[in-house]
Amino acid sequence: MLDDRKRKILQAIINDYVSTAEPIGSRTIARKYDLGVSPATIRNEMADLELLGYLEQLHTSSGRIPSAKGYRFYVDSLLSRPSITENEMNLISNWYSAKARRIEEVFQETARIISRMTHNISLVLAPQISQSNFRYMQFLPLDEQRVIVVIVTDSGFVENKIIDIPPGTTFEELQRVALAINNKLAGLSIDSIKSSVFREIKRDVIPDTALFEAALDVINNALTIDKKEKLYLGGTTQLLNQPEFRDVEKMKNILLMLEEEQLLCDILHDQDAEGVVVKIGHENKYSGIKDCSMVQATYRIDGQVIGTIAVLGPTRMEYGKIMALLEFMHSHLGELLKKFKM
Amino acid sequence: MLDDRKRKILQAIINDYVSTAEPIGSRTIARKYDLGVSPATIRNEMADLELLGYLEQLHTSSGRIPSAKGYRFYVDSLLSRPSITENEMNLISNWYSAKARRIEEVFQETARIISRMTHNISLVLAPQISQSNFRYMQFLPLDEQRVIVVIVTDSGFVENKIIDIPPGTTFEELQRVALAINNKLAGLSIDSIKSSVFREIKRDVIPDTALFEAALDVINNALTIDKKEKLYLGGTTQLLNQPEFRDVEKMKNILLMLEEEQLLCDILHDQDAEGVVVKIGHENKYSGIKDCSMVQATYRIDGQVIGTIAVLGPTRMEYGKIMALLEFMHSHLGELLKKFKM
DNA sequence: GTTAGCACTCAACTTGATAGAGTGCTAATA
DNA sequence: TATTAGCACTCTATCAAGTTGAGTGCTAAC
Repeated sequence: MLDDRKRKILQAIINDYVSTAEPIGSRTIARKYDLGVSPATIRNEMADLELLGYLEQLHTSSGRIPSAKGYRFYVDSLLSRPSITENEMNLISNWYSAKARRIEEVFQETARIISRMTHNISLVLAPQISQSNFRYMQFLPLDEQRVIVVIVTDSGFVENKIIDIPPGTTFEELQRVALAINNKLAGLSIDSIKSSVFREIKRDVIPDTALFEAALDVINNALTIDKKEKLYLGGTTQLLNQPEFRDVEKMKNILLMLEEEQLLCDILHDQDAEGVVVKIGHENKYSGIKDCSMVQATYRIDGQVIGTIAVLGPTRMEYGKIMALLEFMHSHLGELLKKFKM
Repeated sequence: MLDDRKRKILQAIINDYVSTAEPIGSRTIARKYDLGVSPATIRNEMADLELLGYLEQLHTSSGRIPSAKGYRFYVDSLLSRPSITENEMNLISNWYSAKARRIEEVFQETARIISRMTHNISLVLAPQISQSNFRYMQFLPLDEQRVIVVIVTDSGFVENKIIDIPPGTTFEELQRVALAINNKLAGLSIDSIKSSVFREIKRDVIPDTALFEAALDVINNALTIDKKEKLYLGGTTQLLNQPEFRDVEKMKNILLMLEEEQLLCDILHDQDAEGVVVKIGHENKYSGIKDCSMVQATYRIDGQVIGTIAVLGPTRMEYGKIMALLEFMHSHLGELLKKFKM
């Protein structure tokens, strides 16, 4: 599609622009990159590249900046994806090892590490509890009116909720209910636990209807603890260092968006592809980030998709480095999470 | 100290400046507030007030803005503290009632409500778990190598942690340990649970030293779950609407500070006084917020200090309204938390 | 096909002029 | 003696005009 020289020039422009954030002129390219041709020639090539849509000009006498199409071509065809160095790997491992006791901490650490290494915003979408499997539930006493429901899933998630005891119910009765439920539900995905299963339990195990209706309510309550997945953010302040976000209005838009967890979750979900995916500018469906890029990797435990890690920043970002990092973090996180599984 | 007219003029200037964020001139005051004197007289008074340090001038021909000393005098002597309206009270109650099932949600909601009502950043410092009293602990099985430790405190906090089972220990033995510990520790403040108490338990209850050493380790581990208190933030994006934070550098400073949870905790702790306290500009010890003000209220359960709620914003803030709100939230939150206590 | 040379364009910066808000001072007034 | 009208003065903000410099596109020569 593009001849070798055009590719080299496009690559040079993107490289330079990514690090300087300034439009790149023909002289700059000629000086910095030894292409063996004069600025005039490069100018001609740049004009071609602009005509083809790979470059843009802010005004007639400015240098060029890469267009979304340019970045796309770069990511697809020009990118040298540098792998993580031994050094960086050790660094990452060390950052993790200190805590990583509770599964939530693993996700939070992951977000922090990614933003620290990329100088961009990182998003880590943790597994939906509803996609894990129920292991068991247990009631713990709290006071006369209330008990704590603890639910444990096989991915090591522990969730608790305080609920009111249905009037007239003893703690022993609740425990009987828990036992029955555990027998019936162990190993089922939390998604698949529906009223139908409850009805079955009711028929099989518990004759006292009044108690059971209340218990069912209780369980339903507990199961809705946290069906929506959890999102961990890192490095939101990094944006302020990027020249493209000097404008307070742009800043505000992004920060407001970052407060809308549900929206972010939806954005991260909107991807069927496997592995590391790059969305550049308008390729993002949410218009609020139409001049941002997002690099996103889906992670899995034993092949099952359970979450996503992503980097969000200006389209001018170090795609190669970020993709390599996410690739690495994706598998590293997978390993870490395996430990939390039986 | 200041005669009546000077007080009125100072108050008028602060009122106007708080709402407009523009320097206030003598004509504006004469027009808006019916003081019965001409702008010239007001000018003379303003010059006096400036000499006394209550006002500042950005340049010779600009209007005046309040100085830190001016705000201080305003807060101490001029402020009319409007009380919360019935309407607002209902609004707040409604915002709460929807969730408020888990204690963490109460704090998060509180932060959100405060920022929504004040258009400033809110900080809610939740009780240190170490200042609550231990109610009981329980081990829940997870897999061969690990168990879940659940700790319940009398303020309704539930915390869990996954720990490794000491080699050679059965789950039944762990449960025996838990029973012994619960007998011994119930009602003690988590702070006061030290090795000495463990040693006592060891002597009294558990003969097997190897197991106990391991168990002790386990408990210690679990008790360090979360000694540091938790901080909930609200409305960080509100700052972007304040004209004093149009400058990206200022913005960055604040946002970076807001990411440092420990620092924020320290700042909030640095206050012995009771009730609602206002710190204006340089009165804040941390220099990063030296041109901000902070209104802060300590809340308590049955007289015991357990946390702080605060509002952070530019010195130009609606002190009266914010103080009244915090006063209300302080007692409201106290009530809500009582429900979580036995 | 490549390149030197040159005219041209445009943003960014500088300068100077102007308007407007607000002050301080002085002298007249109540 | 306190207040006020009047006026000169100061400073910022804004706008237009001019200047600089980076970079381009085009053309003609190599």
